[in-house]
Amino acid sequence: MTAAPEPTRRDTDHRRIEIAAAARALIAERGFEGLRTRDIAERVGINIATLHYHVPSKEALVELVAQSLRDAFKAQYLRRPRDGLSALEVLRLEFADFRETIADGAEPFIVLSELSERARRDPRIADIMRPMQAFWHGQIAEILARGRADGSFRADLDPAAAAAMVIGGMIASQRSPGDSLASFDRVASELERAVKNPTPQDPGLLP
Amino acid sequence: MTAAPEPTRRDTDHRRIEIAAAARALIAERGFEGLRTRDIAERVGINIATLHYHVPSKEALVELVAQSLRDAFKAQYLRRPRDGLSALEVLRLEFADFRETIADGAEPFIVLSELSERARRDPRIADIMRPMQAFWHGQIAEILARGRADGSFRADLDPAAAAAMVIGGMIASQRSPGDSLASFDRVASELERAVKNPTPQDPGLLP
DNA sequence: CCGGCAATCAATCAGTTGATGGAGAGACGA
DNA sequence: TCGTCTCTCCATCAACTGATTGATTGCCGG
Repeated sequence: MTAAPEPTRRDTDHRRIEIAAAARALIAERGFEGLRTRDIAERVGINIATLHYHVPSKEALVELVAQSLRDAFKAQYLRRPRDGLSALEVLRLEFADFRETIADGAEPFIVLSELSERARRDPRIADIMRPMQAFWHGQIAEILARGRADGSFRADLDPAAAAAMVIGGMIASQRSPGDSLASFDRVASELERAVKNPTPQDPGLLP
Repeated sequence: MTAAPEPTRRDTDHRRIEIAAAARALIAERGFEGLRTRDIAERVGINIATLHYHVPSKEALVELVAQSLRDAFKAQYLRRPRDGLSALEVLRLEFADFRETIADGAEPFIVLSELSERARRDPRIADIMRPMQAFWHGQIAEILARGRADGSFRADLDPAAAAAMVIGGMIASQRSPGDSLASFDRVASELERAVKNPTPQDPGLLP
């Protein structure tokens, strides 16, 4: 099938990436309960022993998946510059990021949910997921705090709590069936209205 | 735990309830990937064959768990009368319901998350979960629509989208570590401010 | 040409896991 | 008492599953 020959060269990293990709796809399809090392190997097109050569154990494999997902989200985040934008603009950028991710396919999002569940009882995974979640939450909270300070967002906003609300809302918009993009757009709009200052820039009118 | 000896009587239903409870506990502890029929049987104190006598297959077992969770949430919902309350009061009741559930322990909530993941690829479970999620979402949306109509909530509120925001926020408040009750309270307060009408139409109506 | 290394595979191991068949124990009605 | 029904367990199976072993292939530096 492959016109190109077998690049058996320095592709240790490449193999691990292939393995991680296959594992992510299988997790999205069947969840962790249906994840079999043999299936991953088959999808990559290698022997089970070869899989274990690159990734010593299933435990390590799950860690690899978590890391690959973290890297993917990090890359997505770095794709757009945020300098010199207002709080509202950055919030919208955050929405656009999320929208782009789910528009590309539900896989990253499903794997993220799956890993979040697993992190609950697997300290190793938790160690990888926690910084990622904390970073996301912190980013949103910072945006909200900045918008509150400049008067574009509500004055009684609790940045940390509102960040949970924003992230939770985005995720929840994907929980229900139907057009995921449309339902996300509705929720994103609602979230924007929920944090915006209803009486913008009116100094001296505090309750 | 029953002080009574061996009530080998008509306890088929009782056994199924015991099995469902044990399964739920194990799912909360180890997730679906770690759910073993033998472990369930052992926790109930019966033989594996006996387990299979009451619940023919693992598939049916998962369905049983989903149904038992649905019944639990339904019972929780029916515990508080909602008649004659304002939209805001009912919303607060909804928060109190959720708070009480997580205060009792995280198990129902974890199992709910776990089942939601599973529903994504298991139509049988989806059929059980969908009405439950739809009911919850519908309840919140109805409350929000009512509050919007009477002017206590924002006029530009999108009830369905805001319901996703409310539910997502409540769930997200449990995702982060730490004091789950305290973080829930913060998010619940934020959600309340997010939906409230900042400019009540009739000033001076407050008692 | 040779020893060493990276990568791969066929074959297999040892333990797990969902499921079943048949038998036993107790209760209950006839 | 006997037959029957419900519930239970012992013993066991077949398939799976993560992991290992020992050997093979091809490339590179010396």
